[in-house]
Amino acid sequence: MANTKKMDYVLLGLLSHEPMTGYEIKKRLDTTLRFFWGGSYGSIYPTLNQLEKEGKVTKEDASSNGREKISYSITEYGKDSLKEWLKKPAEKDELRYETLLKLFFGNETGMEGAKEHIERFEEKCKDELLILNMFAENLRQYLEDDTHKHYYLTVKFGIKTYESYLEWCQEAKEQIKEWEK
Amino acid sequence: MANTKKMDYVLLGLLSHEPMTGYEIKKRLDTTLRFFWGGSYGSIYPTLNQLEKEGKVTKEDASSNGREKISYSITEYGKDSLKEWLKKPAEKDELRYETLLKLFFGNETGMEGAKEHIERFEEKCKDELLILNMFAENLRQYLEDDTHKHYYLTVKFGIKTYESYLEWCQEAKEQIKEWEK
DNA sequence: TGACAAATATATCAAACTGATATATTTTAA
DNA sequence: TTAAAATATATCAGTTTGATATATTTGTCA
Repeated sequence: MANTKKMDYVLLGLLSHEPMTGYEIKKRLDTTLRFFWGGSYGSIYPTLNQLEKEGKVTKEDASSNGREKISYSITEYGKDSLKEWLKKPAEKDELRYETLLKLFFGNETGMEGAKEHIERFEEKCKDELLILNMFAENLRQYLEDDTHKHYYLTVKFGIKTYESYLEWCQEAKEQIKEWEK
Repeated sequence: MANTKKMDYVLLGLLSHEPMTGYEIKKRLDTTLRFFWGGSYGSIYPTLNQLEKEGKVTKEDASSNGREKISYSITEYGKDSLKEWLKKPAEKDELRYETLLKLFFGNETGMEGAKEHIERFEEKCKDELLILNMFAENLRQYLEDDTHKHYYLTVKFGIKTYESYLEWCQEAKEQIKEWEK
């Protein structure tokens, strides 16, 4: 059997929504999926070629005005492969927060450093929350559609977690103040 | 200047708490840090050797009863390097949740699949939350110590987020029920 | 006591993935 | 009109994971 890395299914999943180019896939990863998954060109383009060799996607030349452009579509075989993977339990849910790492080792630089990291994190969260709320607002008008329903659930997840991050920032800052007394 | 990957600072950070072997570092990553950071043997052992060459840690043979054992300690130069990194803003905070990925692409398998993924996620969260609450309970008696204060803040972060995950699970399940009507 | 499983401990490797960079064209804005 | 931004594909070195190999010691049950 062929190799089956995570990126295979990310691409198959996105192409199951609509045909796309590698560039459009990257944009989708950087906007819609960025709250829970990432991906770089270095894995997108090689994986697209590999999936085509395996017969899970088909290429189509979509160049126009001399701009090279390759549109990829999912095949029935690709859809089967995706569905099979979707049915299996998720293997790994993982957080990788450098902020938490720097906070954890912060005894080397003292509580002042900790406070700065928390405040920077707080600002980032506020920005993200704003974006996510816009997404949710926008999505509400498309909720008859099944694809958008699933999208909506993940956006709600993002909102919920960023709200809790902000609460934690408040509490952590208060805790530090109390320790400083 | 030498290369500076994330793993360098994870190891320096852990060794700034106390001298350890590679094996003990792995255990620490799998217990204390696992809620916000990971690491495998394949990066621990080579990185320890590299840090030693750079003069940031020192090796000491700690074998006993014929069991090979190498204890690593951080040097002053290593501590300086760590402190410098700690002062810089965090570059990347990243979530990688396969559960969310499967949920997002779930239109291929329908709401029944979505429900299953959410329920499985819910169970995992309950387990994690139990562990984190034990950690917090345990930590409360060591809060005069600065290292434990920082540890405590990250545990509180974990508790806060897992609680919000559980809330989201409830709301998501209700939402799906409503859509099914 | 003996024997088997689990834990301790170091190390390496292929495969996966990131982040950066190269290249080239078209569109937008000043 | 021209410079900057966006579109588009592609590759590569360096980083990391996940699995596996190897070997010894400790714990457990009979």
